Amino acid sequence: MLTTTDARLAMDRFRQYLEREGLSWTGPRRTIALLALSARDHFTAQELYEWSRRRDASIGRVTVYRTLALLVSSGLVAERDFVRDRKHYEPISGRPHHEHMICVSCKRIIEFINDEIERLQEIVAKEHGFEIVHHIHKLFGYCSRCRKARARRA
Amino acid sequence: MLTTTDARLAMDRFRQYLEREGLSWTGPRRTIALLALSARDHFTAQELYEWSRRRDASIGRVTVYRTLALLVSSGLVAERDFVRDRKHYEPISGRPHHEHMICVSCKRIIEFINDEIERLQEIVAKEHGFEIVHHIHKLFGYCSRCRKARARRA
DNA sequence: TTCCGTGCAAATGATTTGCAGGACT
DNA sequence: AGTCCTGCAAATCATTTGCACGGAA
Repeated sequence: MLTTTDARLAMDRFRQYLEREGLSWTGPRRTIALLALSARDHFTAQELYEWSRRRDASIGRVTVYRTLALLVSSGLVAERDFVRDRKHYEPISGRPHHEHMICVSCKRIIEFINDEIERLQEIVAKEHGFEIVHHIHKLFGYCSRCRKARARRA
Repeated sequence: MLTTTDARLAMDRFRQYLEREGLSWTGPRRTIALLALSARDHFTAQELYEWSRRRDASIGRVTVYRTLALLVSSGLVAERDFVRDRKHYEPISGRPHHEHMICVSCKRIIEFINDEIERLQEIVAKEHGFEIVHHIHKLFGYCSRCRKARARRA
């Protein structure tokens, strides 16, 4: 989980990034970046838009998308393809490596990590003379809540 | 890889499925289903549409989408969320399960399978009350060939 | 005066839905 | 008559782009 301190540090880095790129540290960008960088979980552009609106009703959806693009370029936020119909984002700093389970029914995302799997995939790669740079391991299915709902219906 | 025999068997099963549902075994459906069920790899609706068009120029894009939905309902074709902007499909029967290593340098794709990883991910899912429907495990990095080329250059 | 930042409206692209003409029962 | 099938056009929905105004250097 991202602490306020982490978010503050990330904000500084974002400001520096904008400066390096000759871009401005504006009100809307500050609002949007703060919310994105202090998110404690994955979020969608729509969610970030709603949070930003609550702080400043004049902020447009497009500015959210554009600021999100800048946050991704700066390396402070990662763009993830969890589901087909919308992008997900997550702040990068301070978060340990993890994989994802995605509920195909309610779209809920559960994080997991298993050192043994990480170790085994390194071994498999080595057997093929393959050197891993990064990897994706996603499990799609039904979360406990939706699984119970389905069982009840059946 | 799907053999012609596999495709033929799957076609029979699809015809039976339609019959059970009180639906018809029409020309467009026959064309589209044959192409989908004999695909040797993942494909998109657009690709299936193009293949179908080559066989019968009168087939509409919508019919491809609708037939694909029937194929998925019948359980003969799986719908996959590999990327965000379009759905992927693959015939279910005949192909053994496998994962992919993708060489970021030469784009070569190496298939692999590791039963121990499969088993561990089931255990992890169970710990979270999660029921896996399908999963993606992709390793990105350098294949043996490109790794050697890089070592030589370094 | 020349960028940059912004919101609005319109474009995009894959997919879905409304609708009307045909076909088969 | 009453379904089902189909293609076309239009609707959808998240995201992107065109445009014009306003502001800062």
